[in-house]
Amino acid sequence: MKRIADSTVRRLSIYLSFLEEIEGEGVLTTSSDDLARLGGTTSAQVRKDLSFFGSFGKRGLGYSVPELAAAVREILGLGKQWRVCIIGVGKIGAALARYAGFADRGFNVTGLYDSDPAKIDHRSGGIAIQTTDDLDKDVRAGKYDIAVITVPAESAQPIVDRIVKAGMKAILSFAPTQLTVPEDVELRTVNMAMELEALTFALTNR
Amino acid sequence: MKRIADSTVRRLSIYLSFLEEIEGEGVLTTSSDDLARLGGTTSAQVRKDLSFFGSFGKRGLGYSVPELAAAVREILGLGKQWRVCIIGVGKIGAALARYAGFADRGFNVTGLYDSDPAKIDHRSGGIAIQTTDDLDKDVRAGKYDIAVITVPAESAQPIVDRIVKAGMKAILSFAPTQLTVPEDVELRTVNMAMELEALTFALTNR
DNA sequence: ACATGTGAACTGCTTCACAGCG
DNA sequence: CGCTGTGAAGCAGTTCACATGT
Repeated sequence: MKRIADSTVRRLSIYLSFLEEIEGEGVLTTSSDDLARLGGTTSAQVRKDLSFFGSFGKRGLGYSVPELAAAVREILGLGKQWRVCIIGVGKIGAALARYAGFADRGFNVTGLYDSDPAKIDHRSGGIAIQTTDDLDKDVRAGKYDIAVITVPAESAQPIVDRIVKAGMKAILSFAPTQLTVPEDVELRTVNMAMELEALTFALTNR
Repeated sequence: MKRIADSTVRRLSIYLSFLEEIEGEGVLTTSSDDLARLGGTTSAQVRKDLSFFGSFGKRGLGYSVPELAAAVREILGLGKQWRVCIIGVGKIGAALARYAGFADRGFNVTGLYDSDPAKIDHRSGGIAIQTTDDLDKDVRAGKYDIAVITVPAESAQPIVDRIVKAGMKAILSFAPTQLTVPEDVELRTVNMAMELEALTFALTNR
């Protein structure tokens, strides 16, 4: 398959949330213009994004909302359930564990890990917290599709190295540090300092 | 000033965290090659990024770590203290309020707001929680440089409209919804669903 | 000799504009 | 006729390669 730009994937997520919203309202058809207005893009961009994956509309008419929503869900890989573990049950990890919006999209948090012995066997959002000693074994057993890392900056790279070695292929990190993984591992990082700095840069340079 | 790409700003943040790390270790000089290795980019990219803002190195020698760190801090607007308010003191909002890494970079959380009367006057991370009724007045008084939005999806756009009307110019949103602001307002959105979907897309299409 | 700074070449994303089809 | 789907054109960001300064 042709390589798809990251920006295209991000926009597909935006289109999908709009489609699900109007699908809930019972709207039956929509157009690239509607999708563009919301997503802050252009109708040509919407059509180009979709064109990488097929032809989903009817010329002169637009798109069937349920059909397009189903197609985009499929494209994004949301047709199945994904098993997620959260490593590091501090404030952010605990907040994520309890976040319901997760499950709605097929992301099931089925494991929590922490290195602090005081937290082990406690529950967070209905799931028992295990020691990180169990992590390698569980990852090696293929228990998870995605790992979410919410440990302190200095622990992040060692943990990532461990789970990558155990076979983990997709990681979402909230640790405020630059991580490196082999190129067959998919890594995304959410770094709040970076987002705030993008704001202060914009505020300063005007 | 020439328009700077978002990707350049993100990389500057990465360079800075590396520079601060080695500055702490007492390293005195570095090179575009060193900076590239960590940031997962190329030395030409590093030099190009910096060249938009000036000439910071010495040919044949490299860069002075303290000088370059100071320069990048200045470029990113980190030379001053920024006053930040957090709107929505749920799990994520509370976690952010307590996050120390904030203050280290000059971001001072000086206001917390929530619409839930049960939370008002309670404290989180040492700061009293105020009603969102006070928000417009406080924003209009210029109390904050940046607003962080951690309210539920359905409340996000109304809150953003209110603070924008009151004069807020920089917003970081964690609400899982697409927001719209006038173009003189700087908005960044961290959307976890979008990050996870980028992972499942990658896992599915290989 | 070595590493920076930068115009020029290149790559790839976005926008345009129109042919195609309901 | 209206809106999609898509080559072609345009533009922005990245990479190359070398002149420049120490």
